[in-house]
Amino acid sequence: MNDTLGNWKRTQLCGTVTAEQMGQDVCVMGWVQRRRDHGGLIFIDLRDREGVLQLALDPDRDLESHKKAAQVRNEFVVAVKGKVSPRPEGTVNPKMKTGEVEIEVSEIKILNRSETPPFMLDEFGDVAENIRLKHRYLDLRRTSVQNNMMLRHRVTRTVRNYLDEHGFIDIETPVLTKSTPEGARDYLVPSRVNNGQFYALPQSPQLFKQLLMVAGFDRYAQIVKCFRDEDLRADRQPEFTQIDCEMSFVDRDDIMTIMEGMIARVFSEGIGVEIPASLPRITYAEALDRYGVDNPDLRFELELVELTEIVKDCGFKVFAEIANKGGMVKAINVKGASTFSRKELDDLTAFAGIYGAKGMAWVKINADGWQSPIAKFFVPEELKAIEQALAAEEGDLLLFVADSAKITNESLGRLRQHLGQKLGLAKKDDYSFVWVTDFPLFEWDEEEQRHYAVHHPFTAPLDEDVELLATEPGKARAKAYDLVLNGSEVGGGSIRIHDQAVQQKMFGLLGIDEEEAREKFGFLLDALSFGAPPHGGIAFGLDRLVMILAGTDSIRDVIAFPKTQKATCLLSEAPGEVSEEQLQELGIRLRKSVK
RNA sequence: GGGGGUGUAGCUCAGUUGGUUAGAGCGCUAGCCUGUCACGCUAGAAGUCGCGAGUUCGAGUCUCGUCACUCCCGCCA
Repeated sequence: MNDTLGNWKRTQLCGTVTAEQMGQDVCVMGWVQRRRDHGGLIFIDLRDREGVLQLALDPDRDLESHKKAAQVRNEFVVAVKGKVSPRPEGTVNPKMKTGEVEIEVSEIKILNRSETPPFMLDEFGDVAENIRLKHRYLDLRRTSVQNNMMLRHRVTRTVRNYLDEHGFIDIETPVLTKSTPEGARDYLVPSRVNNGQFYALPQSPQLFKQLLMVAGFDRYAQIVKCFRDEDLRADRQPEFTQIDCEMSFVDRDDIMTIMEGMIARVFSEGIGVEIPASLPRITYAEALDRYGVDNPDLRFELELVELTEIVKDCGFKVFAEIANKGGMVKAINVKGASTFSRKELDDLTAFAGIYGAKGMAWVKINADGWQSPIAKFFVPEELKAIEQALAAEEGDLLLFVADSAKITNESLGRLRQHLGQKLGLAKKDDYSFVWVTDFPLFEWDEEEQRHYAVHHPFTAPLDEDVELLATEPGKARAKAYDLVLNGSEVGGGSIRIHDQAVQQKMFGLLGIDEEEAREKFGFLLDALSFGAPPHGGIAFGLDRLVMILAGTDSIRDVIAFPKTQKATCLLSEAPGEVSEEQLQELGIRLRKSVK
């Protein structure tokens, strides 16, 4: 039988006991992290969310409690009364926050027993993630995991405080809503009351927050769950959380400025890191030109250099042909990397191949000139021009990709980020932000022969590009902006279209005809016709942001109950089958192929 | 949909060229131990080698299939 709590009242959390309390009587409760039984003396490390505290049980002080302590095992739930005491000379443990003190226990209660846990809950061994997730309630007891969740709490608290201070109203938007074309696959929820019809879970509260602006709330914010039925990645979960904001009567600068303030507070209060009040900005075009990607990691240089003009007439056919046929030749100079082995170069080539590059040329700058399979194809003037463009010096390694602009940028850009990691240029406690602006409004889909919205269909074009909508929509730029932190997109938003006519035109360009637009977005179009204010907003990926703050590479580390890569929950075993009755009520019959 | 990695005791892993009864550390159980703190010492229990076929006299090991977890490409307005 377990002991009852009785009239015992906990005086404080284990990790908060300090040397200043020496001599005080306290009552603490928690989980047994470890018991060290010396036959005579027994030590118990008692753990709660604030830390670990050593209990000392001496048979000479109280035989009864000593006997009881001998029964205690790992993860038993225990309450003790005792005196905060100094540890004897030479037995202070500097590794523990409470290492100067211990509790001389006078009375102990076993409040609950525990099976032997399937894995140790200390911080010493690595445990496979699927086992941790299956017993997540135990994994969540571990100090490091608790720290991540408490960091997440501090971040959301700071965000709520900041947004409240700046006049944002927290309003909840529907979770059962309507499926929309474009964008990610929707999670669908069948309607019982309306047989054969489905709700969709929101990919984001986009339309509703715009309606709230039409409604005159001026500033809206919500920390909200969003759902996207797409394949998972280390930084992607099917349900994730956004810090979702929208503001009226503002332009891009207003939004970016106010959000810079929020991010600064989050870093300061979350992890005690001060970041600049104003963050750098580059355009999408510049990001692509210099870094090859629209989410550049600016912790290091290693910029891409375009060589298309220089190699146009060179003897290396691969380069020359691509340069003359509208392709792009670019290179990066990896300083001091001429020592890379053949295997390392092969690995880098394979890496570039992942992103579609059919090859990667390399040049080692040695004391006696170029060491490279392609050196023989270039005349001295070309060698010199290339060296100059890349500021190449002895000991450098030059890496080239020649392909379509898209593939050259993507593969070399990813290669740049890969090398930043490999060479230790990207340091974990270094935080480099950049706003990327002026994204193209549309992206052309070659297969379907139609435009897609790069951001979403409600994004406003730059004022000076509005005319392009009629002539060359592919060249129109958007009033959109992404916040990129260490190569990771942590937030993005735009100024929205607040004019019904422009919005209708936009749908037209996206191949959404009048009828479909009415059916899917009629309520938005209607709303825009009733005096919609100029407005815009932004959404931050809370999980990704906390991930970076926590210094982890997996989004699952900052979500209490995450899903696996196949979108299942190992703990609850969701998703699961449902009864025939449930299906019948919903008017759903499963296809035979679905087993 | 595609490519890579992993799967052996509760946990973390080793297991040679296919060959005797599949091992180690931690954990667990029991005993001893009064200043440990990832305590120590002694003894013990613990295995569907992910699952299913196949090759073979013989498979943890080789082949094929399959499942789970994971990283990546596609996908993610």
